[in-house]
Amino acid sequence: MSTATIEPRTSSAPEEIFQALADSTRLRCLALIETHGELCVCELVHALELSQPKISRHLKLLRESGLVSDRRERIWVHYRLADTLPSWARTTLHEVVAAHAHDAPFADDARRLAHMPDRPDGRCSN
Amino acid sequence: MSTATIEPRTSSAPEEIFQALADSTRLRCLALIETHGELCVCELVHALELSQPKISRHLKLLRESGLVSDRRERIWVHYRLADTLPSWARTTLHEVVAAHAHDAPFADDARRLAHMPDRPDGRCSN
DNA sequence: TTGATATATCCGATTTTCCGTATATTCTAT
DNA sequence: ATAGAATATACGGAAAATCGGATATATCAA
Repeated sequence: MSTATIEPRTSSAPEEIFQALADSTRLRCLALIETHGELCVCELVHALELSQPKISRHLKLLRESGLVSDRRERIWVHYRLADTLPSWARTTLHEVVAAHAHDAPFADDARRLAHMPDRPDGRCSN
Repeated sequence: MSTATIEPRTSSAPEEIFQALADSTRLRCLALIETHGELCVCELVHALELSQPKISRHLKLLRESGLVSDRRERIWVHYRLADTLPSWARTTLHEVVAAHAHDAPFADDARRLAHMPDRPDGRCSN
């Protein structure tokens, strides 16, 4: 059974969404996803320089909190912001990313992703 | 020494602000404060129907996270949103409050505050 | 079928958060 | 000085979050 079939939360109390945002690893993942639209796990692992199990564990929590949805394509699982994300949460994410795009660790994550070799799909690092 | 003299955090990593928002009690306090501008502890205790130590403990965390500032006037301590609150955080708070103003528990908190007798300062419950 | 790559989950341990209750502090009025 | 109201903090325990590392699952290619 694909993880994509797991039922997403239909509605979240706001404090549960904030709880999902209240972790450095998850916020860094979301910042990259917000900027790039869709990213797979290996891209996040490369950009954040963290272990794959750690990234997967946090993505699972983001999925279960209704923040992101996943889509499998061949060997990769791509994550994007959930369509059901409340608009206030989408606004929040967009504003906080804009406010901290040039700060550590977000700027370094974006730089490492941009220079990642052999990215899946058609994403090139030119 | 008054609690008002405690040095507020100069800058917060965004995940620390989200952590402060990731609790029902704190979010309910902030929702009332955001709507009313300034409230004292006893008003929050009355509106939320929670114990005074519990409210004080959460307000302390909000203070230390740079979310609110406090001002003592006679026997009351009034809390308001911190002037130093990043604009993205203020926007977030405003949007999430607007989105959930009519939901439980926020609507009930607002109603109980509005009907509270003998409110301090010039705040009447007419 | 075997191997390689990508991803997910399990396990035990540590740390952090949250709570209720008791008590301390601060200020005001008498 | 004393009492009372409003607020803050201390203490110990319970629940939750997080972690590293090991392992399981899924997909594809040879």
